[in-house]
Amino acid sequence: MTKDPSAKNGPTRSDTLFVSSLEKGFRVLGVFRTAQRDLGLRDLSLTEIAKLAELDKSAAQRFTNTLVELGYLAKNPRTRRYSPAIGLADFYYSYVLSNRIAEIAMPRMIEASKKFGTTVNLCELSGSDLVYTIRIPHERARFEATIPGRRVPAFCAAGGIVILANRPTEERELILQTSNYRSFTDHTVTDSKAVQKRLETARSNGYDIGVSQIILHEVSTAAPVFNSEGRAVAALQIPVYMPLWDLESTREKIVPLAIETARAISYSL
Amino acid sequence: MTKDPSAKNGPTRSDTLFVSSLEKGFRVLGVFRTAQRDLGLRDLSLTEIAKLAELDKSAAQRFTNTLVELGYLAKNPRTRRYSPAIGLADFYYSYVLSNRIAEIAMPRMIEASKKFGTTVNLCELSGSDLVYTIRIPHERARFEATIPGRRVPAFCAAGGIVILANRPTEERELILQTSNYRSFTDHTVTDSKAVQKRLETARSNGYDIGVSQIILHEVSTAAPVFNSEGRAVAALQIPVYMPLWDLESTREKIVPLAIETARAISYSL
DNA sequence: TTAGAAGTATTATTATTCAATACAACGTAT
DNA sequence: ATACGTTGTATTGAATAATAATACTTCTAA
Repeated sequence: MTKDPSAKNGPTRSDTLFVSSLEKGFRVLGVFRTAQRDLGLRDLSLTEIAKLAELDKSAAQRFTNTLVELGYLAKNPRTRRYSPAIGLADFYYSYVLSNRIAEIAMPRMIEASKKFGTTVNLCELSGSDLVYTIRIPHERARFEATIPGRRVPAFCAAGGIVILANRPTEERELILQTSNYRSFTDHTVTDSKAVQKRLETARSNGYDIGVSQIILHEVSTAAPVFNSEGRAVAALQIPVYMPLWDLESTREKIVPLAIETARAISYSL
Repeated sequence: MTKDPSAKNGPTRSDTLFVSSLEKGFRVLGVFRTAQRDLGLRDLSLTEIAKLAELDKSAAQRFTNTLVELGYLAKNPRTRRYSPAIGLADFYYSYVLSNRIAEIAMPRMIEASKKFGTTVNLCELSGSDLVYTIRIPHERARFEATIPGRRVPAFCAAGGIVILANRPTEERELILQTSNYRSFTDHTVTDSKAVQKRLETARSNGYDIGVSQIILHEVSTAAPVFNSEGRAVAALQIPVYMPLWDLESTREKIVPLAIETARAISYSL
């Protein structure tokens, strides 16, 4: 029974090896990210969760209950609304602690941040997103932009550009095809050809600079980090802000710092 | 059927509202933290996961498969070993973004870190643990000690002391009773009476200093953050290191900085 | 005061998880 | 090289645990 004739080949999620309850639970957690980004909500009611996670009321009830018991969601007993809880921080800790690149990068990033008193970030690719793994914040920026775990589309972030530029063509094209070329500011480069051009320049230069691509007046510099097999596994990214910094001063001071730091990390991998 | 006569009162985990598959999934993720701390392992084999999570091979197989599909675990196809994956960072991001204290604290922490070029951390209580929520790292320290999400026992961390000291007696005692008074260095204060003394001093002083309590040669200063109802909800903590800093210079410079910053945050809550 | 919506509790039903087991791949010792 | 033990993968019938319907309660706002 339960043979799904539509399952043709490759591992599907209707396998007996796929625990769909687990997925639903994670879907409930995931809903908070969407709600924060699109609706600006810090907490959600049961019905809101049900709607956003595409679960019926009963299911939402079961999963929120479970997540609260486990300490991953907090429930305000007065408002009956749910919000992410501190238990969730455990997983980020596990991830970073198991990450050799992060371990090697951390002290070098701290040093680098002191040179000009700038923020320094380590980024990794996840699907078509760029994820900020480690952050050494030095600047008041919009709150979201200072939190580790932040995701932005790789195609328009300097960190994404330098990683993609140094990945095999096939892999790069696959990622670009699944990208959603949305723009954040009036300056975001979303034209496919222009992105290609930017990628080429980044590859030959060994770095990328993006101006106001995601945040207005931000000048974002990134250089690729390679592992011992020569694969671009991460990016070292340094954001500075106009008018304190301009393209010229960034080229002169930040670019060498980013490249050098990225190289030092690569060397130790 | 399935009436559990042992379930007397209060919500139990044998409820129909508790999805135990979800718990098992999280148990698998949780195992990595233990493995890292106790065994120093970055990745785990299927059998290791099964053993540590107290699941049979089949269950471990199902849950690891699911977690890999969802992007929360990575599987090295050569070694067949599992490690935490970047997807896990999403949850930390959600948590911090929904956290008003963190939002208000961030810019003030950045400013504070620049004053003497020190690390500045924001801590919250979770059970009997202190969790580092936000970190502005400025010092080379042991890698674990620089990652957000790190947990240490509250009873011996300066941040834990100032939070507990300002919580209602009953709540504090309950937490202390469930604490595991283990020591990290030869200097860790584990004696129950001495901890009480430390708590009293911290309450009347409005801050706490711990020397070599968790890390040798670390001088840890913390001040409590209060919400608008006067509840101690977090701690602002600043670690410095001997011999560059000593107790005297810490008292003179770091203590006022910690207190002032904590107060500024409290004021805006 | 009342209506309607949102949240909570309780069921029978069955789909989904489960654990046993067979099979395959690895690697290590002989 | 070969065989054996160990570890990982695939398959399956059985039954448990997740499900969704619904009744009940609490809240909110007209």
